[in-house]
Amino acid sequence: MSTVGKAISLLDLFTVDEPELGLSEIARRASFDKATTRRLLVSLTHAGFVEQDAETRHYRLGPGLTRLARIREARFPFLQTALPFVRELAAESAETVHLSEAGNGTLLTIHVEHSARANRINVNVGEFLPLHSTASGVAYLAHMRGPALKAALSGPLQPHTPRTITDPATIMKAIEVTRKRGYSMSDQGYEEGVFGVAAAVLGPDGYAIGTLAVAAPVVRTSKAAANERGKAVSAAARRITEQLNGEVFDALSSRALA
Amino acid sequence: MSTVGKAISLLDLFTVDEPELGLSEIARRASFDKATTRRLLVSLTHAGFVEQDAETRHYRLGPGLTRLARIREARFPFLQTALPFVRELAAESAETVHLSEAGNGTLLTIHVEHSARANRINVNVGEFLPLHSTASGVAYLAHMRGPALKAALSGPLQPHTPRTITDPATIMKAIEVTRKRGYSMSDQGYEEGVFGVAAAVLGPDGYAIGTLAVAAPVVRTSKAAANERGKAVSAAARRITEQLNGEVFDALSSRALA
DNA sequence: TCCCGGTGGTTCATTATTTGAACTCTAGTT
DNA sequence: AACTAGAGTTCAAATAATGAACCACCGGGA
Repeated sequence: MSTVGKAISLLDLFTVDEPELGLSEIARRASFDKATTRRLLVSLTHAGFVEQDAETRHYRLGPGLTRLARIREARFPFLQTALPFVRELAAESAETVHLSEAGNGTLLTIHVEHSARANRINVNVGEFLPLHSTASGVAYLAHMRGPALKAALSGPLQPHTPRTITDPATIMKAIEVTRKRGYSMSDQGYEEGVFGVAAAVLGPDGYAIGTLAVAAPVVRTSKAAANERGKAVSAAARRITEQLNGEVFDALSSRALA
Repeated sequence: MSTVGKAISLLDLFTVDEPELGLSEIARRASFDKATTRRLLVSLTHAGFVEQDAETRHYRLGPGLTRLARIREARFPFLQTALPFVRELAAESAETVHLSEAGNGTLLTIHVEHSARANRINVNVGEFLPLHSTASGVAYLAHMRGPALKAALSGPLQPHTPRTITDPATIMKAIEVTRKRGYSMSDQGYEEGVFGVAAAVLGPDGYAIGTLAVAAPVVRTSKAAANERGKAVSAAARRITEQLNGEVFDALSSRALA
């Protein structure tokens, strides 16, 4: 592993649940020497990617990340554009809504609006989503470049629950349905008791740049409810896509799939 | 320079104005060898910090940054909290408003709302602000830890315009005024023709975690207008501080300065 | 009181990684 | 067809990263 990779891997140790860590703790979790870890942290601190609490001496993610993220957002204002729609969808569905962004053939969650209900689905910002077993993943696959789609379905597909679909042909069918219907579904494919519906947000080339999803407990998900949520999530994704690109969703979509 | 530092310095080449760059271009600007540059870029790509356009082969900042920035924001929801106030302030002042975040003794701009006027001040997201010659900088200094303040004023202070204040004692006076009045001013200290007013946003320990500023052309800045903007910016910064910490501004402030 | 185990942080000979000149290969231009 | 400039690759040489052992400090516990 390159030194750069090691340094960056340290950043992945910080999560929403554990946003601050001490030097020894970081070294232990990363399995690097303490001296090495410290040198890497110093480099990262210099760049503003981590900062050190003046009192506790613990490290946490720094503002340099916010800065670079904003520069990216200036070109791809995905989050900014999508936020109002995410909130609206969360309000009207009263379920957990999350927004994920595509990059390097992966899907990662960049925003979550949690349902106010007691029995709700919790999703963490910063989580990577598997493509074959989540509603978001299937929605993404449905609007992916051909070769990338092939690659994604070629490896062995890991089952996460007894209900996870691991057969590529079955997934291709789900993809077809998703393309026609405008939204995907996942009945406990990733986690037991969780029913997800999702739709893709497209970029200027007509391929997916991210996904919008509603996750609800199965007990609150009748067939009718699922379809209603699907329509809502699809409508929101279309509006985000159109606001982002100034072009209608269907025109973009057919351009890519042609 | 450490390899990690080199890799990260590549990220700084991407700006709002030039968000996508080719390999040779990056190597040239960073003064690294092309092979070195590429290896670093590959490492960064792996982490999602940059991504490569499939067609042009150009590189740009990647979604991994958004992801980490969101994890940080989950702990320090500075941007999220401040945004509505920034927008409101921009609307009522009709001038350019920018929000900067403090880290490692520097101040960097993480959000800008530009004035709709033809004659307006342009500020770029991702810019670092000098502490002694900008309104934001002085507001920050006014609510900084003692030793850090000393350090910031000890080095030689670079003049950016003929009006830049470079005498530490004079800056200390401005700091005193800022603390009393609640906002700082900079009359063309950083750029000719730009008049800035700013106020600090405080963290839970009472020290500044960022600043909020209004930048306007001097031609639209009478003494009265400056004071009015100052009051507005100060009020907004107070409200952001209070929403962020659930405590009144003055209590926080006096805790730190005691 | 003095250990003990736990921090964070530092040093420097050893080791492994990074470096860059030179090299393809491809695409666009004259 | 010859030329230019770009992306990407290779491998011996040079350089930077590594980690065992080190210090200083803190907060119990006997």
